[in-house]
Amino acid sequence: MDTAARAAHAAHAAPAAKLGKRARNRRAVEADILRVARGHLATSGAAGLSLRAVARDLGMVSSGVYRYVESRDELLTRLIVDSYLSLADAVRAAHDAVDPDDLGGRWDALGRALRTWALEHPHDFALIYGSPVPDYDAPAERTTEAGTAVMALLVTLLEDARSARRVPEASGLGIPEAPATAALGALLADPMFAGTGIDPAMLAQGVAAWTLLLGAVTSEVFSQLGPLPDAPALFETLLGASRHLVVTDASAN
Amino acid sequence: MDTAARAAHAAHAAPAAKLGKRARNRRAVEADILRVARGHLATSGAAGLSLRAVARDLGMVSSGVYRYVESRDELLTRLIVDSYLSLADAVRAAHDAVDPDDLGGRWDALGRALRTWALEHPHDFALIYGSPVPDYDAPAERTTEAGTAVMALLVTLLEDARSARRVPEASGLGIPEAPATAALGALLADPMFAGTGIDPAMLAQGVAAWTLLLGAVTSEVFSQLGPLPDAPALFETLLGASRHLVVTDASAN
DNA sequence: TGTACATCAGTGAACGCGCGTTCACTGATGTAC
DNA sequence: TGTACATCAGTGAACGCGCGTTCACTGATGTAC
Repeated sequence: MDTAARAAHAAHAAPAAKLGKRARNRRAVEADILRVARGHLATSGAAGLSLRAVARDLGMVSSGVYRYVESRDELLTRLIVDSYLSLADAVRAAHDAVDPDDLGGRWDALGRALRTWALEHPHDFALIYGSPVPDYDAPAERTTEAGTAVMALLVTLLEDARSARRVPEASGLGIPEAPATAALGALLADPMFAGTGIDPAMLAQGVAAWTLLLGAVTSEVFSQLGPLPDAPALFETLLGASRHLVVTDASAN
Repeated sequence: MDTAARAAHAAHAAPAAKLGKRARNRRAVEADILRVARGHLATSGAAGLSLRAVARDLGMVSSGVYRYVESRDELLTRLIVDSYLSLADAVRAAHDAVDPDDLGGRWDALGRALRTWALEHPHDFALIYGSPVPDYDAPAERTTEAGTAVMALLVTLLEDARSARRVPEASGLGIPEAPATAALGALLADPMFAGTGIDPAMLAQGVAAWTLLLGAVTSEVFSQLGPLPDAPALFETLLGASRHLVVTDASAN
């Protein structure tokens, strides 16, 4: 995290007391800018995010926001990082509230939290999982860390399922070993997997499950299937199918 | 289809001969506008699509394009309809080239064609399967028909698998019957399913397979998983997992 | 086949608007002594 | 604790730019007789 990101994050966490007027005000304004910008995201989309409009909403002159934000793109980056953190917080909280031995329950909690967050923050969701914003390249050094938090959670769950011998056989799921190894073998060198016994096929199952889950949420948030009679029930169905790819039923335990 | 859409479509299909200069020119300019607009989509995104920029690229004065296009939004609608048609053509062609009895092969052809088309036309793909364009509502009467073409193909494949008794058991896939019926039962009244024997669980399997497939393509086109060592191999893996949800292996035949 | 009139394509100017970013400035808050 | 100086927040004007859309117009193409 660079200074700005750390400050923004600290603004949520650290107690605001014991700070001078200036520092307190700065944090408040920083938070206001993000809040208002997030609101604009909802109505104008990322491409239409405008510093002038944000300033206007804050009753500030447009040049004023440059005391807080380097440029329009930097504001976008902050919104992205913030969205990743907010999503990861929501998902982690839901996941951690479940009995660690209830592997299926952990998957379900994670999936439901993802869906709930996405439906509550559709534009933040679009920002991180929708079409890339034209003329904008997210600086990897600022977004990657926040972006991998959810992935780390998935790896933990997968490893726990493995050591409990609850990961279903890949071959029974239509996942042949050869392409899985070609596709993902190299990825297992990532420090994220250090100390785990995850093999390429298992990782492929995890990726498939995550892809199905994310696809289900994307499809609902962007209404890709048109109007549905019962979207929550459809999600539960797809959630079950995705869970089935990584964790065997408890009865088989 | 309204007049404009029919004309645009006819421009591809009907022979251009036997037309007056005026009509020929109009078709050519119409096609030029769509072509150039598509190019702008690639660099500026849907939100940044500008009639003035399109006109400029065509060496025309900005007001000139209003002879061909009602408004910026209408141009967007045409691009969307065109994208759906182009995708459906590509997918149908690939699907129809496979032996009808090779159900797994048909699914794979369909999936691979979707992926290829998406990678070749990432911005058209984003237009129809990415974040919704802010301040723009696609008029259903113009986009729905084009948008359901791929779905119709999936329904045919699913029905063929059913009558060949090659649809796997839903319960073995983590798809319980109750939520599937709640979620999708009502949908089966759609004329699309008339004359088929598809039941809610099968439809749920089809939706799950499609969601996984589309999720895999979206994730690759938008690089949601970061850089991958071998994206085609990963796709093949996910394709296999998705196929497994709707068609049993040929050996089980 | 030739002419008179109607239709259409494309022009150029104008409308009112919003944008990102820079810059020199004033007045308030903080800090060192 | 009080004063002098340094830092910072926010202002207002300006820069050069692009946008969608309307309108009256000219000149070319098409059509009816």
